[in-house]
Amino acid sequence: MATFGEFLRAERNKKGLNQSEFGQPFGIIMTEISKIENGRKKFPFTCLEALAQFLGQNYSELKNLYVADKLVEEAHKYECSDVVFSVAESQSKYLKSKNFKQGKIKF
Amino acid sequence: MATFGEFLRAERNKKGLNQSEFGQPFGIIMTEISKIENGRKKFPFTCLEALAQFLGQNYSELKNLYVADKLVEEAHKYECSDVVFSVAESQSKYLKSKNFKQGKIKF
DNA sequence: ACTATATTTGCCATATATTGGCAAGTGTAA
DNA sequence: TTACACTTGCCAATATATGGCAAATATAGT
Repeated sequence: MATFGEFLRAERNKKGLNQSEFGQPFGIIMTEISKIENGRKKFPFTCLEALAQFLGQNYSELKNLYVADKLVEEAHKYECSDVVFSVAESQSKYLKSKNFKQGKIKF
Repeated sequence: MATFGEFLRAERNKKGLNQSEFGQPFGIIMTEISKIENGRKKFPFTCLEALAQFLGQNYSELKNLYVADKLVEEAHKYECSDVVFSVAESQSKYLKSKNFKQGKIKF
């Protein structure tokens, strides 16, 4: 398990591409790729589906990795212990059951 | 388990206060409390410690509830399944061990 | 129906955070 | 010292979030 940036760098190296080449298919400039790999900026969500295709990976799983990265950042920003993720999971389940009861299907 | 807003409302009701009275000690106006309880705005983080005191609750636990709420919102925004929270926990542990090795104590 | 109280919502100006990109910097190897 | 890959600082443009007023909507008592 690694951060999203580290994951991207590893995938890029697997393909033997430099940052310019790797960014090309998504219209992302080299310096941005650098920042993304180093966790200073986020990979644009609008390009995530294209990324999944480019890497030949499952979109949902890639998205989980992507979003998890954001969650971890948020949790660390507030200096929370890891139990916050369990709490979040409980709250999410609660919300889903609540919305289900109210007939709001989406989620 | 409930959302942070629902939790606040329940605590407020326990105390038998209206939204104006409840917001008073934190300098938060009634309409804001309403929005917070209904999840349209966030309770200001800068007031969270005061809130813990006011409610006679443990600050860290309250913070977990508070941050978990944000995480859930983020996860739902991207329509992620709940496994994203497990993925996040793994990534968090990974990050901590990595930072530990590099001698960055904080977290 | 009328009043009073409590709450919710819409709107908007302000503050805060995030993005994308250029220019300048570091590092490394030929 | 040149070439290449990468990193960082800075800044303008964009997007998000916040706080508060005014208006709308309950809800309950008379």
